[in-house]
Amino acid sequence: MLKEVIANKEKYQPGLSTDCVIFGFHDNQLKVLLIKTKYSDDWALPGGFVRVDESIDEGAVNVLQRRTGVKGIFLRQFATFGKVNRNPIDFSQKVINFFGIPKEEATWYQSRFVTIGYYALVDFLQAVPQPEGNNEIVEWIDCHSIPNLILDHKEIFDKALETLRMELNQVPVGYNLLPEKFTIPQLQKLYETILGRQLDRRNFLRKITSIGILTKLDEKKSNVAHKAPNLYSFDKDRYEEVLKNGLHQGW
Amino acid sequence: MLKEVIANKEKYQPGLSTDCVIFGFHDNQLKVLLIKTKYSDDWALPGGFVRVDESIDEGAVNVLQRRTGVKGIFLRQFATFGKVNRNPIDFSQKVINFFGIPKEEATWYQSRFVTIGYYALVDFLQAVPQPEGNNEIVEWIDCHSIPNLILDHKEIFDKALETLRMELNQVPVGYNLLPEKFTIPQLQKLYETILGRQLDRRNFLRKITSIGILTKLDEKKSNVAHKAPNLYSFDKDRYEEVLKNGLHQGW
DNA sequence: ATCAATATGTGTAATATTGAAGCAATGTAT
DNA sequence: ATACATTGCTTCAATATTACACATATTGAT
Repeated sequence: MLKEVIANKEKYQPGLSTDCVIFGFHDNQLKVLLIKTKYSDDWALPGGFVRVDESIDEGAVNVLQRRTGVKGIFLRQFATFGKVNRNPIDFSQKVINFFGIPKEEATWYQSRFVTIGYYALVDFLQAVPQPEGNNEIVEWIDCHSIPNLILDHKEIFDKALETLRMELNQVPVGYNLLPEKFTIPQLQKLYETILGRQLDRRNFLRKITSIGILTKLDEKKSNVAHKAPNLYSFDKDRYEEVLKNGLHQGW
Repeated sequence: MLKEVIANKEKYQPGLSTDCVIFGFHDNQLKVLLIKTKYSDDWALPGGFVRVDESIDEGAVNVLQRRTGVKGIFLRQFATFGKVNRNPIDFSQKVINFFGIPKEEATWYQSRFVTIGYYALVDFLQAVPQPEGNNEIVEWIDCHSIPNLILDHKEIFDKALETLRMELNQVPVGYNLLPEKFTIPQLQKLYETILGRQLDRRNFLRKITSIGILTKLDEKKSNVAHKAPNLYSFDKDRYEEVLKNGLHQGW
């Protein structure tokens, strides 16, 4: 893939890339889609380059579709990373060597790169990790046990999570990360993992239902231990309406 | 200036620029620093290009120092803009013609540019607009009467203001936009103009003082009409401490 | 000198929201 | 049957928010 990009480098914006932090939620864990690099023991965020004939947002959407196969995904730009030495020469050299890219072609890739960070919220069950090319490993990994990442990808991931935390009340987190039918405890766990702290069950229920975006279904979750929890779905119209002003406020 | 950049184009990151939305507060108005372009009737945000040997943040800091002469400024990246046609060819052609840049040199500037938006909060009285080069016009302009801006600069400005509004409780707005000594009504006006709505005097006072970041000075503002308001200053240590968790919260 | 007009400074009652905790209901495991 | 874990709902006190009224200081007009 890198080889093709370099072969067509005049079609790409020089020194610019996008990296996506793709969040999913499963087994009561917040997960992120990571790629095992072939050229090192480290993992990487799925990323790509920006064609000169596409907007940076489109570039990120393409990465996302290639990686998860899901369309109409919730995607948000959160920061741009541009330290001077964020892609050191010895790193790109390793990549260049691994992919057997001729020296005279390598300059484009070895110059200084700035990357635009996007985060995405996807339904874990709808999104199936798409290995690109032969035997690439793409995996959902728990946000609490992130392996070593290449370059400044850890910093990018951290910033994404921090941003998600900040925007929690402005973003349809529940709607995008949960399946269509879900339970209140599930929704609570989602909020808890994003916030990184426990919430009181009883107060959470009151607060979340009072917003008026939940529709209680006449159905209980089956095949679960203990008391079967009720299933809910989102009232999407109402959700979007409420989000405009934020779920909660200050001032 | 553009001429010099183009002459040394190999020292600059291709297709990348920074634009700064510099906020100040004066006469109970939120103001922004704008530059009258020489090549059109439109105004522009102060911006610059990023050298390959400096980080994008450093690039923005440099723009700021050149434009306001103030150091140690509060600066924050808020978004990156990269629509395909954000710098149309006919626009750059006009600029190229105006500055008399030879055709063969112009290609660098005429390619597709992505720009990183930063916003800054500066003390209006400390910051003196610095015209760059001969007879350039740099002015503080009320945020409510923005003139026509070049390219997508209006969109950038709007996004900056929206971000400032969102981050109002995470950012030392008062500390950076007001002079060292200020009055409560002044502080309230600042909040009101940023939020775009009126606040109740009495409730504002209670809320802002309860945070515990204000020091009431034994001094009243002089030379004012009507009853002389008390002067306050910020307890900077306390302010920074409180900001870590935000002035207010949700969840 | 008086008075109207304007802006500042302070208090209080009604209402809404939040945090902490109790208890019954439902299903599992033994 | 019983102990246990989990869910769903409610109460109550503490806290926060909203709405509102009056006293004070200063200017400018008369």
